[in-house]
Amino acid sequence: MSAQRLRREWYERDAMTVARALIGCRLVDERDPARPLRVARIVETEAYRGPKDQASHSRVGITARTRVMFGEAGHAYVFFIYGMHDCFNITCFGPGRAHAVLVRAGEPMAGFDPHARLDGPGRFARAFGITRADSGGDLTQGRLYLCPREKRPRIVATARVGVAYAEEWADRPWRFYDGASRHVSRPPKNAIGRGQPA
DNA sequence: CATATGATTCCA
DNA sequence: GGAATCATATGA
Repeated sequence: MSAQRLRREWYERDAMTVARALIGCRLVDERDPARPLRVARIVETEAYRGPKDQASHSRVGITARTRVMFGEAGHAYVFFIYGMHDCFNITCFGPGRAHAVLVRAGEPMAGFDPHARLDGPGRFARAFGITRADSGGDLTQGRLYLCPREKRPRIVATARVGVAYAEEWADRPWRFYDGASRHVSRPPKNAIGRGQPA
C-alpha cells in the first residue's frame, strides 16, 4: 500500500520552502507497466526563485523551454544541459511566479539496483529515465509523482552549485540536503563521521 | 545564420 | 585539469 501523493496545495509555496520540504520525500515512477515500480528518497534539492533570481532559467522570461515554470505548481520542468544531461525540476508557488526546485540527488529505495547512484542531477534523472519528453507533466495526476516523507531529516543549507555567473544571487543558501545521507552529490570535504552510526 | 555557454559528469 | 557534446538564447 503506497502513501498518498502530494497534492497541488503542497506545491503552491515558494521554492525555498518547497525545496526544504522535499528532502526526505519519495519520487515514485510507475510510468512503464512492464518495469517494476521505482522509488527513491530525495536527499538533495536547490531552490530557484523566479525571474528576478539571476541563477534561474526563468530569468529569460517565457520561452518554449521555460513556459512550464510560469504555469501551475506541481508540474515537471526538465531541461537538457551540457549536451548530455537531463535535469528534473518541480514547479511551485503558482502561475507567473516561475519558482522551481531542482532535484539533485536521491537514494534508491525500490526498483533500482541497491548500488545504483542517484547522486547528482544528471544521474538522478537518468536513473529514472526522465527526459525533456517528461517536461510539463502534472505530478499530481500522472504516473510520476511524489509522496510525503515519514520523518523530518536534519537539513543542511549551502550555496547552490554551478551558478557562479549569477553574481549576488550565487551565494544564497538555497541548496538543501539531508545531513545524514551518504547519497549527497557534493558532500562536505570534512565529511568523515557524517551519516548513520555503524 | 553564427556564436557562446551552461542548474554536469567522466576520465586522465 | 580538461574534454565531451548540443539545446537554448542572443545577436547579426
